[in-house]
Amino acid sequence: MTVSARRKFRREGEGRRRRDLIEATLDCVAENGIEGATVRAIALRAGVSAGLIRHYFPGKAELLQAAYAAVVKRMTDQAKDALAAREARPAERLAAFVRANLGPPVVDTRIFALWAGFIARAHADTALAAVHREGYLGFRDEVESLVGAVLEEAGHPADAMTLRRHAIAINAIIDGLWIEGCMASSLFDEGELAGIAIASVAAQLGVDLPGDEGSERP
Amino acid sequence: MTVSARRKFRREGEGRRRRDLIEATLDCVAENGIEGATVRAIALRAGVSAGLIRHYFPGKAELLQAAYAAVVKRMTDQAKDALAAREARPAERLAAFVRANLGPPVVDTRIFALWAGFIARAHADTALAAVHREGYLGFRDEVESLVGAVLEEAGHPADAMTLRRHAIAINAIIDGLWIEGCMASSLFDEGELAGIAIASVAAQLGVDLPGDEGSERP
DNA sequence: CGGCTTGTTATGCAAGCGTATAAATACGGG
DNA sequence: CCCGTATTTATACGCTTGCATAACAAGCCG
Repeated sequence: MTVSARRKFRREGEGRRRRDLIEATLDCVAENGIEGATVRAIALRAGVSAGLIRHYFPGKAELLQAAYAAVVKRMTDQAKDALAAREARPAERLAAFVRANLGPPVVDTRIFALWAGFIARAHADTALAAVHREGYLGFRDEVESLVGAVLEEAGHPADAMTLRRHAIAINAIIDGLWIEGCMASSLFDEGELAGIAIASVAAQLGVDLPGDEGSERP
Repeated sequence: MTVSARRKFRREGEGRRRRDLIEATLDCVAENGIEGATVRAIALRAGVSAGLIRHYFPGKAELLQAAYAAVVKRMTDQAKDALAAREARPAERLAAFVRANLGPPVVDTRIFALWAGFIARAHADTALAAVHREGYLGFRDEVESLVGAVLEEAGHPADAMTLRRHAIAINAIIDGLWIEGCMASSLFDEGELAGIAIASVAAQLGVDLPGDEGSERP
Protein backbone atom coordinates (compact mmCIF):
# COMPACT_ATOMS: atom_id res chain seq x y z
CA MET A 1 0.00 0.00 0.00
CA THR A 2 1.77 3.14 -1.20
CA VAL A 3 0.15 5.75 0.95
CA SER A 4 0.59 9.33 -0.07
CA ALA A 5 3.94 10.38 1.36
CA ARG A 6 2.88 13.97 1.16
CA ARG A 7 3.90 16.03 4.11
CA LYS A 8 1.47 17.25 6.71
CA PHE A 9 1.40 20.97 7.34
CA ARG A 10 -0.34 23.71 9.23
CA ARG A 11 -1.56 26.97 7.84
CA GLU A 12 0.08 29.97 9.49
CA GLY A 13 -0.70 33.63 9.31
CA GLU A 14 1.09 35.71 6.72
CA GLY A 15 2.95 37.75 9.33
CA ARG A 16 4.26 34.69 11.06
CA ARG A 17 5.42 33.03 7.85
CA ARG A 18 7.18 36.11 6.54
CA ARG A 19 8.95 36.54 9.87
CA ASP A 20 10.04 32.93 9.93
CA LEU A 21 11.34 33.09 6.38
CA ILE A 22 13.31 36.26 7.10
CA GLU A 23 14.80 34.75 10.24
CA ALA A 24 15.75 31.61 8.35
CA THR A 25 17.39 33.75 5.69
CA LEU A 26 19.46 35.55 8.31
CA ASP A 27 20.54 32.24 9.80
CA CYS A 28 21.69 31.02 6.42
CA VAL A 29 23.57 34.20 5.56
CA ALA A 30 25.27 34.33 8.94
CA GLU A 31 26.30 30.72 8.74
CA ASN A 32 27.44 30.25 5.15
CA GLY A 33 27.59 33.72 3.69
CA ILE A 34 25.09 35.15 1.29
CA GLU A 35 25.83 32.46 -1.23
CA GLY A 36 24.68 29.91 1.33
CA ALA A 37 21.26 31.50 1.43
CA THR A 38 19.62 29.45 -1.31
CA VAL A 39 15.87 29.14 -1.48
CA ARG A 40 16.13 25.47 -0.60
CA ALA A 41 18.36 26.06 2.41
CA ILE A 42 16.13 28.87 3.64
CA ALA A 43 12.99 26.81 3.26
CA LEU A 44 14.57 23.83 4.99
CA ARG A 45 15.53 25.95 7.97
CA ALA A 46 12.13 27.59 8.10
CA GLY A 47 10.50 24.17 8.04
CA VAL A 48 8.53 24.73 4.85
CA SER A 49 8.88 23.67 1.27
CA ALA A 50 10.92 25.77 -1.14
CA GLY A 51 7.97 26.79 -3.23
CA LEU A 52 6.31 28.58 -0.35
CA ILE A 53 8.87 31.35 -0.50
CA ARG A 54 7.46 32.51 -3.77
CA HIS A 55 4.03 32.61 -2.26
CA TYR A 56 5.07 35.31 0.21
CA PHE A 57 7.76 37.08 -1.79
CA PRO A 58 7.83 37.87 -5.50
CA GLY A 59 11.28 36.33 -5.71
CA LYS A 60 14.42 35.60 -3.80
CA ALA A 61 15.70 39.15 -4.29
CA GLU A 62 12.79 40.65 -2.37
CA LEU A 63 13.30 38.21 0.47
CA LEU A 64 16.95 39.25 0.72
CA GLN A 65 15.98 42.91 0.78
CA ALA A 66 13.50 42.31 3.57
CA ALA A 67 16.10 40.35 5.49
CA TYR A 68 18.69 43.09 5.15
CA ALA A 69 16.19 45.71 6.23
CA ALA A 70 15.58 43.61 9.32
CA VAL A 71 19.30 43.60 10.10
CA VAL A 72 19.61 47.35 9.71
CA LYS A 73 16.56 47.90 11.86
CA ARG A 74 17.87 45.60 14.55
CA MET A 75 21.18 47.45 14.73
CA THR A 76 19.75 50.94 14.80
CA ASP A 77 17.01 50.02 17.22
CA GLN A 78 19.62 48.71 19.60
CA ALA A 79 21.40 52.04 19.46
CA LYS A 80 18.23 54.05 19.93
CA ASP A 81 17.25 52.05 22.97
CA ALA A 82 20.36 53.43 24.61
CA LEU A 83 18.91 56.90 24.24
CA ALA A 84 15.69 56.07 26.04
CA ALA A 85 16.78 57.94 29.16
CA ARG A 86 15.80 61.31 27.80
CA GLU A 87 16.32 63.18 31.04
CA ALA A 88 19.98 62.29 31.28
CA ARG A 89 22.69 64.86 30.55
CA PRO A 90 23.85 65.01 26.90
CA ALA A 91 27.31 63.78 27.82
CA GLU A 92 25.81 60.77 29.53
CA ARG A 93 23.57 60.07 26.59
CA LEU A 94 26.48 60.23 24.14
CA ALA A 95 28.54 57.91 26.31
CA ALA A 96 25.64 55.49 26.59
CA PHE A 97 25.15 55.61 22.84
CA VAL A 98 28.79 54.80 22.18
CA ARG A 99 28.77 52.04 24.75
CA ALA A 100 25.61 50.53 23.34
CA ASN A 101 27.15 50.31 19.88
CA LEU A 102 30.32 48.63 21.11
CA GLY A 103 28.82 46.21 23.59
CA PRO A 104 27.70 42.60 23.40
CA PRO A 105 24.44 42.68 21.48
CA VAL A 106 25.79 44.75 18.60
CA VAL A 107 29.39 43.57 18.56
CA ASP A 108 28.70 40.07 17.44
CA THR A 109 30.12 37.83 14.75
CA ARG A 110 26.69 36.91 13.47
CA ILE A 111 25.62 40.50 12.98
CA PHE A 112 28.93 41.23 11.33
CA ALA A 113 28.60 38.28 9.00
CA LEU A 114 25.19 39.57 8.01
CA TRP A 115 26.46 43.11 7.55
CA ALA A 116 29.44 42.01 5.49
CA GLY A 117 27.41 39.68 3.34
CA PHE A 118 24.85 42.29 2.48
CA ILE A 119 27.27 45.20 2.18
CA ALA A 120 29.22 43.29 -0.44
CA ARG A 121 26.16 42.62 -2.49
CA ALA A 122 24.88 46.16 -2.09
CA HIS A 123 27.50 47.26 -4.59
CA ALA A 124 25.86 45.38 -7.43
CA ASP A 125 22.29 45.60 -6.13
CA THR A 126 20.78 49.07 -6.04
CA ALA A 127 17.78 47.96 -3.99
CA LEU A 128 20.01 46.68 -1.21
CA ALA A 129 22.11 49.82 -1.48
CA ALA A 130 19.03 51.94 -0.86
CA VAL A 131 18.15 49.93 2.22
CA HIS A 132 21.66 50.45 3.51
CA ARG A 133 21.79 54.17 2.84
CA GLU A 134 18.60 54.76 4.73
CA GLY A 135 19.80 53.12 7.93
CA TYR A 136 23.24 54.66 7.64
CA LEU A 137 22.13 58.27 7.36
CA GLY A 138 19.77 57.84 10.26
CA PHE A 139 22.66 56.70 12.39
CA ARG A 140 24.83 59.63 11.44
CA ASP A 141 22.10 62.14 12.11
CA GLU A 142 21.74 60.63 15.55
CA VAL A 143 25.44 61.12 16.22
CA GLU A 144 25.37 64.67 14.94
CA SER A 145 22.50 65.78 17.16
CA LEU A 146 24.08 64.11 20.18
CA VAL A 147 27.39 65.84 19.56
CA GLY A 148 25.64 69.16 19.15
CA ALA A 149 23.93 68.79 22.51
CA VAL A 150 27.14 67.76 24.23
CA LEU A 151 29.11 70.72 22.89
CA GLU A 152 26.35 73.08 23.81
CA GLU A 153 26.25 71.75 27.34
CA ALA A 154 30.01 72.10 27.63
CA GLY A 155 29.85 75.71 26.51
CA HIS A 156 31.61 75.08 23.18
CA PRO A 157 28.78 75.40 20.67
CA ALA A 158 30.04 74.53 17.21
CA ASP A 159 29.09 75.78 13.78
CA ALA A 160 27.42 73.41 11.33
CA MET A 161 30.59 72.47 9.49
CA THR A 162 32.54 71.66 12.63
CA LEU A 163 29.59 69.67 13.90
CA ARG A 164 29.49 67.70 10.68
CA ARG A 165 33.19 66.90 10.85
CA HIS A 166 32.89 65.76 14.44
CA ALA A 167 29.96 63.54 13.57
CA ILE A 168 31.84 62.00 10.65
CA ALA A 169 34.88 61.31 12.77
CA ILE A 170 32.95 59.85 15.68
CA ASN A 171 30.88 57.76 13.36
CA ALA A 172 34.11 56.45 11.87
CA ILE A 173 35.54 55.61 15.29
CA ILE A 174 32.43 53.64 16.21
CA ASP A 175 32.34 51.85 12.88
CA GLY A 176 36.02 51.02 12.91
CA LEU A 177 36.01 49.72 16.47
CA TRP A 178 32.84 47.79 15.79
CA ILE A 179 34.50 46.02 12.91
CA GLU A 180 37.63 45.28 14.89
CA GLY A 181 35.56 43.93 17.74
CA CYS A 182 33.45 41.74 15.52
CA MET A 183 36.34 40.32 13.57
CA ALA A 184 38.70 39.74 16.46
CA SER A 185 36.62 39.82 19.59
CA SER A 186 39.10 37.57 21.39
CA LEU A 187 41.73 40.30 21.21
CA PHE A 188 39.79 42.69 23.44
CA ASP A 189 38.70 42.55 27.05
CA GLU A 190 35.09 43.16 27.96
CA GLY A 191 34.31 46.82 27.73
CA GLU A 192 37.74 47.66 26.37
CA LEU A 193 36.46 48.77 22.98
CA ALA A 194 33.84 50.98 24.57
CA GLY A 195 36.48 52.48 26.83
CA ILE A 196 38.77 53.23 23.94
CA ALA A 197 35.94 54.76 21.99
CA ILE A 198 34.77 56.98 24.81
CA ALA A 199 38.28 58.21 25.49
CA SER A 200 38.76 58.87 21.81
CA VAL A 201 35.48 60.73 21.47
CA ALA A 202 36.25 62.78 24.57
CA ALA A 203 39.60 63.78 23.10
CA GLN A 204 37.98 64.51 19.77
CA LEU A 205 35.43 66.88 21.30
CA GLY A 206 37.67 68.25 24.03
CA VAL A 207 35.16 67.43 26.75
CA ASP A 208 34.93 65.00 29.62
CA LEU A 209 32.61 62.05 29.21
CA PRO A 210 31.32 59.79 31.96
CA GLY A 211 33.12 56.47 31.87
CA ASP A 212 36.35 57.97 30.61
CA GLU A 213 39.00 57.65 33.32
CA GLY A 214 40.83 60.48 31.66
CA SER A 215 44.01 60.38 29.65
CA GLU A 216 47.22 61.43 31.30
CA ARG A 217 47.77 64.27 28.91
CA PRO A 218 48.88 67.47 30.71
CA MET B 1 34.65 23.25 -46.02
CA THR B 2 34.29 23.02 -42.27
CA VAL B 3 37.64 24.31 -41.19
CA SER B 4 38.58 23.73 -37.59
CA ALA B 5 36.98 26.60 -35.68
CA ARG B 6 39.45 26.04 -32.90
CA ARG B 7 40.83 29.19 -31.44
CA LYS B 8 44.41 30.26 -32.03
CA PHE B 9 46.49 30.93 -28.93
CA ARG B 10 49.92 31.79 -27.70
CA ARG B 11 51.76 30.12 -24.91
CA GLU B 12 52.56 32.47 -22.06
CA GLY B 13 54.83 32.11 -19.09
CA GLU B 14 53.35 30.84 -15.89
CA GLY B 15 53.90 34.10 -14.06
CA ARG B 16 52.13 36.11 -16.72
CA ARG B 17 49.14 33.82 -16.89
CA ARG B 18 48.69 33.66 -13.16
CA ARG B 19 48.87 37.44 -12.94
CA ASP B 20 46.34 37.85 -15.73
CA LEU B 21 43.95 35.40 -14.13
CA ILE B 22 44.20 37.14 -10.76
CA GLU B 23 43.63 40.52 -12.34
CA ALA B 24 40.62 39.20 -14.23
CA THR B 25 39.26 37.78 -11.00
CA LEU B 26 39.59 41.15 -9.30
CA ASP B 27 37.80 42.83 -12.19
CA CYS B 28 34.93 40.40 -11.96
CA VAL B 29 34.57 40.71 -8.20
CA ALA B 30 34.70 44.48 -8.31
CA GLU B 31 32.11 44.66 -11.03
CA ASN B 32 29.50 42.09 -10.04
CA GLY B 33 30.41 41.02 -6.55
CA ILE B 34 32.08 37.80 -5.61
CA GLU B 35 29.24 35.80 -7.02
CA GLY B 36 29.97 37.34 -10.40
CA ALA B 37 33.44 35.82 -10.35
CA THR B 38 32.63 32.54 -12.06
CA VAL B 39 35.34 30.55 -13.77
CA ARG B 40 33.77 31.30 -17.13
CA ALA B 41 33.54 35.04 -16.53
CA ILE B 42 37.10 35.17 -15.25
CA ALA B 43 38.43 33.21 -18.21
CA LEU B 44 36.52 35.37 -20.67
CA ARG B 45 37.99 38.52 -19.20
CA ALA B 46 41.48 37.06 -19.11
CA GLY B 47 41.14 36.07 -22.75
CA VAL B 48 41.60 32.35 -22.18
CA SER B 49 39.34 29.34 -22.04
CA ALA B 50 37.74 28.33 -18.78
CA GLY B 51 39.66 25.10 -18.49
CA LEU B 52 42.99 26.88 -18.30
CA ILE B 53 42.23 28.11 -14.82
CA ARG B 54 42.53 24.63 -13.49
CA HIS B 55 45.88 24.28 -15.14
CA TYR B 56 47.33 27.06 -12.98
CA PHE B 57 45.23 26.69 -9.84
CA PRO B 58 44.02 23.54 -8.12
CA GLY B 59 40.51 24.98 -8.08
CA LYS B 60 38.51 28.14 -7.99
CA ALA B 61 38.99 28.51 -4.23
CA GLU B 62 42.75 28.82 -4.58
CA LEU B 63 42.38 31.43 -7.29
CA LEU B 64 40.15 33.48 -5.01
CA GLN B 65 42.67 33.21 -2.19
CA ALA B 66 45.45 34.40 -4.45
CA ALA B 67 43.28 37.26 -5.64
CA TYR B 68 42.46 38.36 -2.11
CA ALA B 69 46.10 38.19 -1.12
CA ALA B 70 46.82 40.50 -4.04
CA VAL B 71 44.26 42.99 -2.75
CA VAL B 72 45.69 42.95 0.75
CA LYS B 73 49.20 43.38 -0.61
CA ARG B 74 48.14 46.25 -2.81
CA MET B 75 46.55 48.12 0.07
CA THR B 76 49.39 47.64 2.52
CA ASP B 77 52.03 48.42 -0.08
CA GLN B 78 50.30 51.69 -0.79
CA ALA B 79 50.49 52.57 2.87
CA LYS B 80 54.12 51.59 3.19
CA ASP B 81 55.08 53.67 0.19
CA ALA B 82 53.93 56.67 2.16
CA LEU B 83 56.60 55.87 4.72
CA ALA B 84 59.41 55.85 2.20
CA ALA B 85 60.69 59.24 3.37
CA ARG B 86 62.59 57.77 6.28
CA GLU B 87 64.37 60.98 7.19
CA ALA B 88 61.15 62.89 7.83
CA ARG B 89 60.00 63.72 11.35
CA PRO B 90 57.72 61.13 12.96
CA ALA B 91 54.76 63.53 13.00
CA GLU B 92 55.19 64.09 9.29
CA ARG B 93 55.42 60.40 8.61
CA LEU B 94 52.26 59.68 10.60
CA ALA B 95 50.38 62.41 8.78
CA ALA B 96 51.59 61.10 5.44
CA PHE B 97 50.55 57.60 6.42
CA VAL B 98 47.04 58.72 7.34
CA ARG B 99 46.75 60.78 4.17
CA ALA B 100 47.92 57.91 2.00
CA ASN B 101 45.25 55.63 3.39
CA LEU B 102 42.47 58.12 2.84
CA GLY B 103 43.47 59.43 -0.55
CA PRO B 104 42.46 58.53 -4.10
CA PRO B 105 44.26 55.27 -4.80
CA VAL B 106 43.08 53.51 -1.65
CA VAL B 107 39.70 55.15 -1.20
CA ASP B 108 38.05 53.62 -4.21
CA THR B 109 34.79 51.83 -4.78
CA ARG B 110 36.52 49.06 -6.68
CA ILE B 111 38.90 48.28 -3.86
CA PHE B 112 36.04 48.44 -1.41
CA ALA B 113 33.94 46.06 -3.43
CA LEU B 114 36.84 43.63 -3.38
CA TRP B 115 37.37 44.07 0.33
CA ALA B 116 33.71 43.64 1.17
CA GLY B 117 33.32 40.64 -1.04
CA PHE B 118 36.25 38.85 0.47
CA ILE B 119 35.61 39.94 4.05
CA ALA B 120 32.15 38.43 3.87
CA ARG B 121 33.46 35.18 2.54
CA ALA B 122 36.27 35.11 5.09
CA HIS B 123 33.74 34.17 7.74
CA ALA B 124 33.02 30.82 6.16
CA ASP B 125 36.46 30.27 4.62
CA THR B 126 39.31 29.89 7.09
CA ALA B 127 41.99 30.18 4.42
CA LEU B 128 40.73 33.60 3.39
CA ALA B 129 40.45 34.57 7.03
CA ALA B 130 44.12 33.76 7.51
CA VAL B 131 45.11 35.88 4.53
CA HIS B 132 43.10 38.74 5.97
CA ARG B 133 44.48 38.47 9.48
CA GLU B 134 48.02 38.62 8.22
CA GLY B 135 47.57 41.87 6.36
CA TYR B 136 45.51 43.39 9.14
CA LEU B 137 47.97 42.83 11.95
CA GLY B 138 50.81 44.16 9.82
CA PHE B 139 48.85 47.35 9.35
CA ARG B 140 48.18 47.77 13.05
CA ASP B 141 51.80 47.19 13.96
CA GLU B 142 52.74 49.92 11.53
CA VAL B 143 50.36 52.33 13.24
CA GLU B 144 51.61 51.41 16.68
CA SER B 145 55.26 52.02 15.88
CA LEU B 146 54.45 55.32 14.21
CA VAL B 147 52.43 56.48 17.20
CA GLY B 148 55.25 55.50 19.52
CA ALA B 149 57.73 57.58 17.56
CA VAL B 150 55.41 60.57 17.43
CA LEU B 151 54.77 60.54 21.17
CA GLU B 152 58.44 60.17 21.89
CA GLU B 153 59.28 63.11 19.68
CA ALA B 154 56.62 65.21 21.40
CA GLY B 155 58.02 64.40 24.81
CA HIS B 156 55.04 62.30 25.89
CA PRO B 157 56.39 58.76 25.77
CA ALA B 158 53.62 56.28 26.49
CA ASP B 159 53.61 52.91 28.15
CA ALA B 160 52.80 49.81 26.14
CA MET B 161 49.15 49.66 27.07
CA THR B 162 48.47 53.30 26.24
CA LEU B 163 50.33 52.84 23.00
CA ARG B 164 48.19 49.87 22.13
CA ARG B 165 44.97 51.73 22.84
CA HIS B 166 46.08 54.67 20.71
CA ALA B 167 46.94 52.33 17.87
CA ILE B 168 43.58 50.59 18.09
CA ALA B 169 41.69 53.88 18.09
CA ILE B 170 43.67 55.39 15.22
CA ASN B 171 43.35 52.23 13.23
CA ALA B 172 39.61 52.39 13.78
CA ILE B 173 39.44 56.00 12.64
CA ILE B 174 41.28 55.20 9.44
CA ASP B 175 39.18 52.12 8.78
CA GLY B 176 35.90 53.87 9.51
CA LEU B 177 36.69 56.89 7.37
CA TRP B 178 37.96 54.65 4.62
CA ILE B 179 34.66 52.81 4.55
CA GLU B 180 32.65 56.00 4.60
CA GLY B 181 34.74 57.41 1.80
CA CYS B 182 34.45 54.32 -0.34
CA MET B 183 30.73 53.92 0.11
CA ALA B 184 29.77 57.54 -0.28
CA SER B 185 32.70 59.25 -1.94
CA SER B 186 30.39 61.86 -3.43
CA LEU B 187 29.59 63.17 0.04
CA PHE B 188 33.14 64.34 0.72
CA ASP B 189 35.36 66.97 -0.85
CA GLU B 190 38.82 66.05 -1.99
CA GLY B 191 41.11 65.71 0.96
CA GLU B 192 38.29 66.24 3.43
CA LEU B 193 38.48 62.74 4.84
CA ALA B 194 42.22 63.00 5.29
CA GLY B 195 41.78 66.35 7.00
CA ILE B 196 39.19 64.97 9.39
CA ALA B 197 41.37 62.00 10.16
CA ILE B 198 44.49 64.05 10.83
CA ALA B 199 42.60 66.43 13.11
CA SER B 200 41.09 63.48 14.91
CA VAL B 201 44.42 61.71 15.34
CA ALA B 202 46.03 64.93 16.57
CA ALA B 203 43.31 65.31 19.18
CA GLN B 204 43.62 61.67 20.13
CA LEU B 205 47.36 61.93 20.76
CA GLY B 206 47.34 65.48 22.06
CA VAL B 207 49.98 66.60 19.59
CA ASP B 208 50.13 68.85 16.55
CA LEU B 209 50.34 67.17 13.19
CA PRO B 210 51.37 68.81 9.93
CA GLY B 211 48.33 69.37 7.75
CA ASP B 212 46.03 69.94 10.71
CA GLU B 213 44.83 73.55 10.70
CA GLY B 214 44.15 73.20 14.38
CA SER B 215 40.84 72.89 16.15
CA GLU B 216 39.42 75.88 17.91
CA ARG B 217 39.50 74.23 21.27
CA PRO B 218 40.89 76.53 24.00
C1' DC C 1 62.45 19.53 -40.26
C1' DG C 2 60.11 16.16 -37.44
C1' DG C 3 58.95 14.47 -33.02
C1' DC C 4 57.71 15.59 -27.91
C1' DT C 5 56.32 18.03 -24.32
C1' DT C 6 52.85 20.57 -22.35
C1' DG C 7 50.17 24.74 -22.48
C1' DT C 8 45.60 25.37 -24.24
C1' DT C 9 41.00 24.59 -26.08
C1' DA C 10 36.65 22.33 -26.52
C1' DT C 11 33.19 19.41 -24.91
C1' DG C 12 30.61 16.97 -21.59
C1' DC C 13 28.79 15.95 -17.05
C1' DA C 14 26.60 15.93 -12.56
C1' DA C 15 24.96 19.00 -9.21
C1' DG C 16 22.64 22.96 -7.73
C1' DC C 17 20.34 27.15 -8.69
C1' DG C 18 15.74 30.11 -9.07
C1' DT C 19 11.40 29.69 -10.87
C1' DA C 20 6.97 27.90 -12.88
C1' DT C 21 3.06 25.00 -12.41
C1' DA C 22 -0.23 21.64 -10.94
C1' DA C 23 -1.84 18.70 -7.43
C1' DA C 24 -3.11 18.20 -2.57
C1' DT C 25 -4.74 19.58 1.83
C1' DA C 26 -6.03 22.46 5.85
C1' DC C 27 -9.59 25.14 7.53
C1' DG C 28 -13.39 28.65 7.81
C1' DG C 29 -18.23 29.81 6.20
C1' DG C 30 -22.56 28.05 4.43
C1' DC D 1 -21.10 18.45 7.37
C1' DC D 2 -19.35 19.49 3.19
C1' DC D 3 -17.78 22.77 -0.06
C1' DG D 4 -14.65 26.43 -1.58
C1' DT D 5 -10.62 28.71 -1.34
C1' DA D 6 -6.25 29.92 -0.26
C1' DT D 7 -2.07 27.90 1.69
C1' DT D 8 1.28 24.51 1.04
C1' DT D 9 3.66 20.70 -1.19
C1' DA D 10 5.68 18.30 -4.93
C1' DT D 11 7.67 17.97 -9.28
C1' DA D 12 9.73 19.50 -13.32
C1' DC D 13 12.23 22.73 -16.36
C1' DG D 14 15.86 25.55 -18.09
C1' DC D 15 19.98 27.47 -16.88
C1' DT D 16 24.50 28.05 -14.70
C1' DT D 17 28.05 26.42 -12.01
C1' DG D 18 32.73 24.02 -11.02
C1' DC D 19 35.22 20.32 -12.60
C1' DA D 20 36.95 16.28 -15.55
C1' DT D 21 38.62 14.75 -19.81
C1' DA D 22 40.26 14.28 -24.40
C1' DA D 23 41.69 16.42 -28.56
C1' DC D 24 44.74 19.72 -30.33
C1' DA D 25 48.65 22.78 -31.47
C1' DA D 26 52.69 25.86 -30.18
C1' DG D 27 57.20 26.01 -29.59
C1' DC D 28 61.62 23.85 -28.18
C1' DC D 29 65.25 20.39 -28.89
C1' DG D 30 67.69 17.30 -31.54
